[in-house]
Amino acid sequence: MNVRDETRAIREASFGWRIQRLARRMDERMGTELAKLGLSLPQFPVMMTVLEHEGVTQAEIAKRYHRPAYVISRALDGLQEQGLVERRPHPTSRRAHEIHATQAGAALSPRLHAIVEEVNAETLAPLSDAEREALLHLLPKLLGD
Amino acid sequence: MNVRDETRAIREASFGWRIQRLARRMDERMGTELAKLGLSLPQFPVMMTVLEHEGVTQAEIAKRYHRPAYVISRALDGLQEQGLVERRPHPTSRRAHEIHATQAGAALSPRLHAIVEEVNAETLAPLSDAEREALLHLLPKLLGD
DNA sequence: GTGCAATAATTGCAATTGCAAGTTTAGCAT
DNA sequence: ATGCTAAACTTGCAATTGCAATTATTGCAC
Repeated sequence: MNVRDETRAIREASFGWRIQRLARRMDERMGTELAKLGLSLPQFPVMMTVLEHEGVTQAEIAKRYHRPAYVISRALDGLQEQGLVERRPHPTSRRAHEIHATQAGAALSPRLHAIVEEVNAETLAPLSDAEREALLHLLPKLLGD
Repeated sequence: MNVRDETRAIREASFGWRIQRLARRMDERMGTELAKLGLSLPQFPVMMTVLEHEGVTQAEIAKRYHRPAYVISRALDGLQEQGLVERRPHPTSRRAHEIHATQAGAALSPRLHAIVEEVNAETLAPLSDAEREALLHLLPKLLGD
């Protein structure tokens, strides 16, 4: 490996590490904001999905959220307990549930969006508009979506 | 909020989400590779730090790794049990430990570096050289380091 | 040099998580 | 229509984690 490649290797090596730090930092910020509303970190994406797609099935949430079914199950247990969502019988399948936000759940929507925007803005603050553009363009490419 | 800002808001909303997915994806890849060596995910950065900075103190590892002290404590318990590191008395402070890699631990070094390089290369594969450059430049700026 | 706040590290305990196994229902092949 | 595989969801249990309290030591203020 020549010097140029070696340098690149070292720089790239720290890539994973930085992604982890960034993810954790955002998680912590989100976590403290969500706690004020009585929500946990894993509950949050589930609640968002329900709000954005009224009547989704748990399996659909799991697929969008890229997490195993039991995570959804348990997140919903909590959300239901707090009266934010309900599991209604699915019209065509007796093993599936249609998940709906209750009125209280729907009322949470603006606050949740505000948190997301705030944390994202805060995190992206050190970048210029052009850099932000670039980053937001690169991420989906990395993930393949 | 005008249409342009709204669109931006939606794109930014997915920013945190995409970072989480990327982080988790890399964690999973790392996790399976490390498992083959008998290492856990939290043990890995600790082992790397010890290899790169022979004789560090646990508090120093915690600081570099940005994690609470008890995480280091427990990671070292495991690494020590596997005979990869030792806690030696600190020359000037009786409450601190100097952490050293054993011979077996040092022998692991090339394999660990190989894993890091592989996973990073794999993750960055969808990007062109220029895009990789750009991304590797943006991350430290975001994190402030 | 005495007392006191801070640092280094560990650990008990409760909460969270992940895995794998369980239940019920669907759909499909024959 | 019967049986068999797969899907949707749940749950018991063990492992991991995080918090807060504990021990031991240090350095500093007076």
